Amino acid sequence: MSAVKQYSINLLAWYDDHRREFEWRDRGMTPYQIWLSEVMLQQTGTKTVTPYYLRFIARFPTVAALAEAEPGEVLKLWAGLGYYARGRNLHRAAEMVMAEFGGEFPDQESLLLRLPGVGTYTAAAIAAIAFDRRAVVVDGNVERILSRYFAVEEFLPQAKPRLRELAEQVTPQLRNGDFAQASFDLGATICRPRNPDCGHCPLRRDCRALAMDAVESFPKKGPKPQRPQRFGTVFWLEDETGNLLLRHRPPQGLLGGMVEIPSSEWQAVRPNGQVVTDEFFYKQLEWQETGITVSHVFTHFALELQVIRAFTAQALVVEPPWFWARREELPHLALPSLFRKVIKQMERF
DNA sequence: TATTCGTGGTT
DNA sequence: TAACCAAGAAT
Repeated sequence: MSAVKQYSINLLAWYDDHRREFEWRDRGMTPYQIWLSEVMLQQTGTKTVTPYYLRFIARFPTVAALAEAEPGEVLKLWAGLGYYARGRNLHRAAEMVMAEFGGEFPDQESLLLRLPGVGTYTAAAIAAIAFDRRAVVVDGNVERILSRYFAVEEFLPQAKPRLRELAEQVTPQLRNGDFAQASFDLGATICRPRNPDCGHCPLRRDCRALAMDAVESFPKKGPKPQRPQRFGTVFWLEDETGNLLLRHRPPQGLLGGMVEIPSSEWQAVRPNGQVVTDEFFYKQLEWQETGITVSHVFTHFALELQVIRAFTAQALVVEPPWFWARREELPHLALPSLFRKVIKQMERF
């Protein structure tokens, strides 16, 4: 038997005994639930996703319920999960399912791909897992497993076309959802990026990287670009009752559509004194140093924010996108983790 | 094709 | 502990 044919046979047999349990797995999951979980799981760990998934299903049990929600409420529930374009696209996709697909998710990859936030991987995963359609599901796990199994010398991401070819060859005609999820489980528990557990791997007999005793050297990758450091100043403005001045961010770009504590621009150089943005009334206030610094790491840059504080009269009226928020409602706003860190530090202050 | 887009877990 | 990484998509 060839290594290609043995692949799915051995992997599925292993899966029958070693499959993991998740809230979005089995129990007659609807396509809506599979879609929601797949979007949440994009570049996000299962442990992180689980509580978010449960909250979403409780609040929006169906795609119809999600489509009827306010986009802002979706972002509130998404706050802290990251990659907020996913949250924005989630609501648009729900509306599209209602308007263009009669409230039912399509079972073809080509149609699933029309949904915002559903790309090549996610369309294939939904087709396979929700509808048991044969689909070539290639995620980071599959790329890592295949690059080892076939000892692919080409570097990522250039190797992607070759890895897709190999995935096409090893993907079986039956048990499509199981095969995809078996790959996830193997990649997470056995064929890990570091410290792979090759002794328990169902594919070890035909794994070329293992035969070379070089499993961890696959997949081949180039060096990562280093993260630039940026600096900014947060303007913590309270009124007499402790209400906090906040602002809605523009709908696109970094943290798009989320709520922020206003800050200066994020520059490449550390400010060498007090920075007060030229923002309408800001210059009129007496800003105090707090000595509080908040560090945060984004995907493509690191950020260090210093917090300065001022007080103003309760009667100060602001217009959108500015707004005042009571301290008790802060936990329920669409605040990204960066600004929750600021709040947590200031509460200790 | 190369960048831009978060965050928390893990080592 | 700094670095790596995760069930990638959009532009």
